[in-house]
Amino acid sequence: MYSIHTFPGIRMTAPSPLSALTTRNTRLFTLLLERELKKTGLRIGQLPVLQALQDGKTLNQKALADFADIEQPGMTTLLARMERDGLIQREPDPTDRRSTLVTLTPDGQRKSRNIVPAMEHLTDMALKGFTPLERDILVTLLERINSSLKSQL
Amino acid sequence: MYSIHTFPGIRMTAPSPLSALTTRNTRLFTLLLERELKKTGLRIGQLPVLQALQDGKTLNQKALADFADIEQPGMTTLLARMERDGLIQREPDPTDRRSTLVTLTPDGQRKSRNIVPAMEHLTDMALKGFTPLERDILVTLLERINSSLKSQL
DNA sequence: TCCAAATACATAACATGTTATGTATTCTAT
DNA sequence: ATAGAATACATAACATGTTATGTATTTGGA
Repeated sequence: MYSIHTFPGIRMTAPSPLSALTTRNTRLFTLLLERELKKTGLRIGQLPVLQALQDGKTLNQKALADFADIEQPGMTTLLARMERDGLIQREPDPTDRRSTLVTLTPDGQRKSRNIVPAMEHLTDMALKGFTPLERDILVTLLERINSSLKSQL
Repeated sequence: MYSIHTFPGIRMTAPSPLSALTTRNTRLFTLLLERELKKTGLRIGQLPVLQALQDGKTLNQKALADFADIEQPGMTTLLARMERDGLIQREPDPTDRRSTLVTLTPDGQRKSRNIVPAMEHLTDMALKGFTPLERDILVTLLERINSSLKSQL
């Protein structure tokens, strides 16, 4: 249940510096991450799929949509693009003819290994000057907000 | 320079609980805000335009794109949809024939007055149980991250 | 003054998501 | 055993953004 998202945007000032700040931070994360990923030929929407299929794992499209926290049609079109670009393979599930099994190609596996270093680099930049205590406090407060908002879904 | 965004998404676990949390919070804010706005017939991408043109203000499309922190072509298509839906009016700038002046229609003005209450409601839900001190700490930490990331753009 | 650069907008192609809907397959309860 | 519900996927129409590019107008420097 954790998911960055490529994301477009809203912009508001008052009365919500809080949502303005979190969304602004997400915007900045996303822009910088996309720039970082561009060097490796990956797109930001592809990350959850690459992560879910690491180490040769196989999932069907529904499981991938659930993992990425997007709707099924969005995952279908994402996977079509990734298959076109040679990052994944799709084959019919022999045990359920409704289902399609997805795996990474060797190229997808190789490229997926660039993701973690890129994310680490970004996190280091974001938390520059933070003490370990400050970092913990921030995570705790964000988790409380996360929990409050999730309960409203 | 503060802006929520409608936003699609990424999803990552390790090594970045921080970016995972902020982006997850943005995702939740966005989903809940869209749900709230749906009652009023507004879309989330329209918010910065409605805010920028409050109180009868007039801006050209470039100024609106800058305010919303999106590229000019994105603003052009957004405004075309908003004009189609009767929220804004566009007229040629008499002093510069390259430029188009944008204002809210009466319907746009009326609907824009629903935004602040919706945002306030969301912020209250997000910060449920927070003391004023906790709220201040959170804002301070987010502003520091914001500043660090912005300096990398 | 006038030409080159800058500016404002539009259009096209695309990525990434959303609903709404349709089709094929599987499951389940009588 | 089978009919109806549930599941997995696909397709269409759309919103919201991005680059790349083109056009028309304005500006500014030799």
